[in-house]
Amino acid sequence: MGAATIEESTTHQGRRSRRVERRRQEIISAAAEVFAEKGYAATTTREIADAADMAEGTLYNYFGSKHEILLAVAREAEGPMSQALLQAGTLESREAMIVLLERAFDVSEARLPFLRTLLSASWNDDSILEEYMSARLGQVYGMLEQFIADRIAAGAFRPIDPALGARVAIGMFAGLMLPIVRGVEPLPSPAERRALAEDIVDCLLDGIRVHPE
Amino acid sequence: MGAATIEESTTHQGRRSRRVERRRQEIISAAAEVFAEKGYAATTTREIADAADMAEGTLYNYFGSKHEILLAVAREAEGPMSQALLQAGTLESREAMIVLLERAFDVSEARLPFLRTLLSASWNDDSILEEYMSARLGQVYGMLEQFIADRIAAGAFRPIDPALGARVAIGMFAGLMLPIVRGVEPLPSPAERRALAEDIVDCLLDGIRVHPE
Amino acid sequence: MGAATIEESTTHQGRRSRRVERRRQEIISAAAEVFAEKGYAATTTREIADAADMAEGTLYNYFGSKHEILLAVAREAEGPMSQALLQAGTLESREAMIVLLERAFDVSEARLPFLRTLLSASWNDDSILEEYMSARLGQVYGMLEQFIADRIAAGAFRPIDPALGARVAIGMFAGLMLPIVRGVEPLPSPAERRALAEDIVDCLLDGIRVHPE
Amino acid sequence: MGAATIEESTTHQGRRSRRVERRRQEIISAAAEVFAEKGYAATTTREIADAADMAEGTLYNYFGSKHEILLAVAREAEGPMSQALLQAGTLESREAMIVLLERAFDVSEARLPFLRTLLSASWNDDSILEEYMSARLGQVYGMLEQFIADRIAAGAFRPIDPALGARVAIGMFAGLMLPIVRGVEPLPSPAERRALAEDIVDCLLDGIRVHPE
DNA sequence: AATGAATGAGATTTCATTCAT
DNA sequence: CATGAATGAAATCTCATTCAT
Repeated sequence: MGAATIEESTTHQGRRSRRVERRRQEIISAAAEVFAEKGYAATTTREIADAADMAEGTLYNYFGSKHEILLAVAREAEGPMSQALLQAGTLESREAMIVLLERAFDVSEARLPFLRTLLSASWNDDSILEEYMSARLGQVYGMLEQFIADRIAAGAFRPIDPALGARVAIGMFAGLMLPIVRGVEPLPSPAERRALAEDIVDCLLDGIRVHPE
Repeated sequence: MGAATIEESTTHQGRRSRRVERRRQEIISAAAEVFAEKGYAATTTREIADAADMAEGTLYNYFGSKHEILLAVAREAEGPMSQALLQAGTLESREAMIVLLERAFDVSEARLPFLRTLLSASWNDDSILEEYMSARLGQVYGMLEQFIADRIAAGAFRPIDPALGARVAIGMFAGLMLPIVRGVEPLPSPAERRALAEDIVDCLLDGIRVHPE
Repeated sequence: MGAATIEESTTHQGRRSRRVERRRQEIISAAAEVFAEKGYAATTTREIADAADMAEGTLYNYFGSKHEILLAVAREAEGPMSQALLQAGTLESREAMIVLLERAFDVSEARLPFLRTLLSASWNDDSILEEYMSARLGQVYGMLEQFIADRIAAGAFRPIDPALGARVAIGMFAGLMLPIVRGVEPLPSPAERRALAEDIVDCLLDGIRVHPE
Repeated sequence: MGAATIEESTTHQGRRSRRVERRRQEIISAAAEVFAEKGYAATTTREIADAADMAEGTLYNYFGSKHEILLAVAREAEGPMSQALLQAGTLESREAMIVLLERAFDVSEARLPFLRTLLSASWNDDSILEEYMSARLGQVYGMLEQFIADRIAAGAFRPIDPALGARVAIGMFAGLMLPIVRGVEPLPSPAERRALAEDIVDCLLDGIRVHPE
């Protein structure tokens, strides 16, 4: 994960492990595509191998089973998902929230098949849900709840249940992202993302009703 | 569905078709449970038969294939989903919106495995998505957009994009329902539903921020 | 088979056994049709029952198994096949041979599905071949051989191998009948049968070549 | 079919395709044996696999379905059947006809299970009948009819219906071959074939009757 | 390491037969 | 007797995994 030492990058062992890693990545990416398309259970190892442009047997030089490939895909999906949200740090200002949302779109872009696979797998498999979704989502919820509680204490937010507020906020984002990840809506272009993020944050903060002066 | 005529309810034919229908329902319910648990593709006909407490072959006296059973489950899931939302009729007042949400909880209660199955299947299968989800969801979106547009015209809502508003509203609801349908959160008790619905509607209408007077 | 006694035809037992016999015949005829169409192994009891316009279970009130139905069909097919040939008695004259052939066409007419089934079954099942085909065919061969041997002894036929002659004669007839039984050629109309029989017999007796005077 | 180029016979691809072809042949031969024995419908893929000495699943690496195996067997049976007859070219002389018959025996020898399977399948399956039997048989009939018509025109044959003559001729041959293909008669030894062919041709040409001087 | 044929356990589906009504 | 739903053994076919090359 960290920077490879000079040793690793030049010795025979280092070269080998890098080649292995590259091959694994090819498989993982190919698998993400087909898992996303048909779902894990309905995908055959043959299809994964075809997508990765290698023989079925080769898969087993890099992974112990079809299920291990799924876990690797889930692991890759997990990172981006929480990454953007957690990088956010504090959400003090409207601007910070908007930037956070923008970044969430950006980071999803290259990972759509991974996300789609992860969501699909999590929907049916408890251990994947817990290991690759709940943990990170829990962090996000915690952060949001904390933030909302703080703002309520500061008198900036209405005294709602912070847990409910977090749900609602995540829900708003999910309402936009799910059709995109599912593939029935296109990703907003980079240009549209800023405006979209602003609108959502405003909805969250101020609602859709005109406020009586 | 309608009142059976005396003929239907007493003749040989009538008795038979009712028995057949009852048996189909047993299979559909049992299948919904196991599909919800493991997903369609990972469920075996053996498991369906066990859950329905009958022999595997018996399934095929009532359905032509495993896939037909899935379609029947999807068909049953579809009804409730839209039913509550469409019964709503008009959403003029805050109260009407709250009642709508309450009813959505109520109606989902007995159908959780059906809904979970439908969502799972729609996530991977385009034809199910289109036939059993998009059609009804589209109606709901349309209704919401129309409503929001009307309220904007009336000066009651801020001039946001109605489509975005509908998305956000659905997203808020989804953010609450998905964990419930997935089975990681319990359904709110009937007593809690009213309060929950009020909170969500208030979030949607007024946001979470304190409004400057 | 023989004439029923007065007792049998009026008592309760007699009436019953006649009704049973009629029902068996219905099944046998229906089965012959579907066996002829698809072959025994590829025919389901469901199809037999449908063709006989009764429920599957009813079949088993009259026959112990699907295979027993086949045997009954074979038994019915056997009769006609040899009947005509054996009725012939002596074949002394050209005219007698022609009449024999004509009668063979006649007798096959109502029994085509039975014959087709019997041939099909005999082609794959040794015990049916032996029990329902070979026995009768053997008689026919024997009769023909005897006849040919006699005629050779009488100086009327060339001194060919009688067994070969019998084969050739049967083959000529089979060459005409097989496409008819298979259903790719129509039965000759009663009017055509006489002429056809004459031509075949002439071919058999005199060949197709012009005889040098 | 043609000579393999050096490339084909030595490259990786060439070796592979030859191995695949050899394996397909093993399956086809094994299947022909069991199909011939029990008929297509009554034969299980298990039996085919056992006969070919491989696992059931392996069959499906080479054929898409049991039915495809049948078609391959039929295709192999078709060739020999017509091959001999069509090679004949002209049938001008008695000698030519005799040679043709001899060759028909020869060519059937190694293909008995294929022929038995083809006849069995054609008896029940219209599409096989048409594709693998009627086409070739039609050629043979056409050839024979033409030949007979020519000879009649030349004054060598009696003025019979050429179509009938062809039928009779084929029938004579079928009368001998069917019991052999069915397996109830042994193939005549090569030594016997010449004599047998002569006898049949003489029967066909001159009949069995002594001709009045 | 890469291959892809072979495997066999297991999935879906069919169907002859039984049996309660 | 007639019915046809229920059964479960068995058939066809699939596919994750192994292994010889």
